[in-house]
Amino acid sequence: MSVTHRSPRFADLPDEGLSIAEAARRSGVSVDTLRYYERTGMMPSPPARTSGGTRRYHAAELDWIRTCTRLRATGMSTERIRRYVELVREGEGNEAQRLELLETHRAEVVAQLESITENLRLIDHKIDVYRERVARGDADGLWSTPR
Amino acid sequence: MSVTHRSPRFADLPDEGLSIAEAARRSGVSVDTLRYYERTGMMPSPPARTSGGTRRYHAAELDWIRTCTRLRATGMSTERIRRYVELVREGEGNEAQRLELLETHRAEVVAQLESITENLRLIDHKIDVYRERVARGDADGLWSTPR
DNA sequence: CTACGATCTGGAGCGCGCTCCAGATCAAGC
DNA sequence: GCTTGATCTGGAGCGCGCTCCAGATCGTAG
Repeated sequence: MSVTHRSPRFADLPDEGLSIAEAARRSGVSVDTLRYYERTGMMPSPPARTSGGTRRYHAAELDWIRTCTRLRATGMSTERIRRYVELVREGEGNEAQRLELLETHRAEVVAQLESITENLRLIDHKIDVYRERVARGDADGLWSTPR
Repeated sequence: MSVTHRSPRFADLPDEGLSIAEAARRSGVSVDTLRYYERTGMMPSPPARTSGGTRRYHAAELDWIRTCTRLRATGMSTERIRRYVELVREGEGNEAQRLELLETHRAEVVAQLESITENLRLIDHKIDVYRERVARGDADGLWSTPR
């Protein structure tokens, strides 16, 4: 049990890492976004560089970028991601703070989901009433130009 | 049955309507936003004006603003709201298009909700693994600074 | 009538999250 | 070595949805 398997998701990575274009393609973001994330402190550690200075992405970076886009997809601000990354950079000992940050975000997302769902429900209701009135041919007044 | 009760939600409105400040307060948006909505064509019909030119909001406007903020809360773009409003302005006969627009939006919101939920689930999973490792005291490597 | 806060208009500014650009350097094939 | 395309950096630009500002006018209490 407990076989060590670090970074299981990027098995087919060449040892020398990926170019920025390839990293972008695989992670579904643009090259510009990768550089933007890096320069605004959203990478726990920046990608390696070749002797010539071009970036090389390895599993650790690709894994983080994937997590990062998931966080962004749930609406976490880049600012908050930066704060998380800072905690990571500080090293071990602040795990509780990291979890708290993530769980705060989680709570906000859940609240947001509920808000959207509720508003959608209210709109749905309005759509239903509207549809019904249209069907009955007396839609005048409701959601049409007033006065 | 079927008692006529148009705009049941704004029973306590003075006949002369509300000032923009009062309308803003009641609908939970800013005065600037009300003017912004109006000037960018997001009101099916603009509020009435006093002889001196100040706006007076009545039930029809307040009702629309409420719906509008709900649409916005679900992420509908101002652009799309403008398209809807245009249809309303065109008058009757395009109800099918209006419904289609709303239902297109609805489908997008549902897809968005699913995406967020899925991403949150993936993040949750990562949190769980992390928490467990922290508890076991071997959190090094996972979500901490690579290399 | 006066004063003073509320509202008006046109237009500029802002914060976010990228996105694009110019000009220089690098990398790979011939 | 030369060419050609990829990548580099610093910085400007953009689209969205407001938000703020200046300078003028309105409206109401005293």
